[in-house]
Amino acid sequence: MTGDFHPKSDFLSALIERGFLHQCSDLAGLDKIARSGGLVAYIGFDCTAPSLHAGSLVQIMLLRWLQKTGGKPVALMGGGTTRVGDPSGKDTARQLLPLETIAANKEGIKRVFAKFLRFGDGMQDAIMPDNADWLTSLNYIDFLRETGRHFSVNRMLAMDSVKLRLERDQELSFLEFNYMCLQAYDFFELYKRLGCMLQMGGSDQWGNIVTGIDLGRRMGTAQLYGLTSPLLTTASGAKMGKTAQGAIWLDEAMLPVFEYWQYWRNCEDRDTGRFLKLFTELPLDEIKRIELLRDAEINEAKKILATEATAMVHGREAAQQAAEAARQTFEEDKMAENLPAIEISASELQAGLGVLTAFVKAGLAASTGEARRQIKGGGLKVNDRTVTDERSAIRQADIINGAVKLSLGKKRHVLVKVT
RNA sequence: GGGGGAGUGUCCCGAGCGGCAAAGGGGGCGGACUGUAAAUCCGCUGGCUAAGCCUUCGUAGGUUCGAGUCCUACCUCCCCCA
Repeated sequence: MTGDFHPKSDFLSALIERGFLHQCSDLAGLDKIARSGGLVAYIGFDCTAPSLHAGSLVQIMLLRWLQKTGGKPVALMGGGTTRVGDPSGKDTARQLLPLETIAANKEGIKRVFAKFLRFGDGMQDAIMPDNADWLTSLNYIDFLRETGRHFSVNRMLAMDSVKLRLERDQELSFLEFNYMCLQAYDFFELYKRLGCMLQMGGSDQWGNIVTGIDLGRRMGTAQLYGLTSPLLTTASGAKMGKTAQGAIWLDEAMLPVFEYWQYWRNCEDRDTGRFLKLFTELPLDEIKRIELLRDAEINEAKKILATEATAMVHGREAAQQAAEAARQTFEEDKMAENLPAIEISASELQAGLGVLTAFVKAGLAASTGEARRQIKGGGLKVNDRTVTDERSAIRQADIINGAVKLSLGKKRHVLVKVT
């Protein structure tokens, strides 16, 4: 889509070179504004989960690049719109969340952003408004008269988010149908309040973004712009940021740093270069050099990816500890200190801790039944020795430096520390 | 409002003459091979104090020695007519 366009602004150059750009309403026009400095742009985040996960990382990085290249990022919290629920890309309506949950989720999301953006009152400092501030006080009739008259139902029916639902005979409630109107109104409001000229988002947001630009035109704003990032999947088609174990949370309390590091370390060969560009800030020429690594050597590239991506979220020190823990675990077969850990008391150990229970406690097996099956399949290890007898127990003799290492398969390891 | 159809293992899709912990597939997990990759092959894929016991087929009742399967009511969804 970028074709032969050669942007002059640092912002668009970075986005295009690194693979962040999917669609843009007007590249040349946006380039001009970005070049003149002080571009204010926003991305909306719904407060549907207690934190953000790797699936939102592209969006977060968009805002980060904006700030790095002289713009002002606006991370809009959807405290209001989350009460409605975005139908885009979904077959069925999401359950409505209680207001307290939305508020709590918002706090969790704030903590994530604090790591990626510099907040404050300065020109280029990021801010984080909440659309609940203006949406919840809207008066229905006034809103319809002032804003609603500008929305064409004909056109809204043609939008993918709506059309797909209708075509598949899936219920679309009036509540959800209104989502895009509210999102469009957000854009207008942010333009008024902050001079925000650009809304960004994932490619599934294109329709909603264009609706906002359109509303702006009818309500007398300056020309607004929209830009979307590609919807990321791994090379084999899986959604970014989710695994069977759960989401790849950007919050240490929800996903240990070691496992975050492992997520990137275990990406597919074909994804390595692409991910380095999107999820690290290494200079492009350096990435180009790393990308050339092939076969077993590509593992070095993945380690760099893992450490850089982890450093971005959890800090460099934690990232290096994770890298070191992985090195000791996988390359030296040693018991690394910084693996995820659980604690048990000495008396519990004394009382006798069966292997089955131990693996369940460590979260490596969902039930003793599963632990039993894994033992039959040869998948469980205690201190790197395969467990063969499901009736065996963890003994004092297994404790090395105050801990035992439990492993499920080759990759998942948990330390049980005796306190 | 009238007529017809469907809801199955808490990841999904889906078979299921009254003996069913319930076929098959996808996904996932483990093993082998590798490079902590991909592809491929093999195994596993309700719970538990485990030769036994307990809980599962939209919900609640009923028939039966025995119900996912038959009957009744209810809920939800879809299709056709109005």
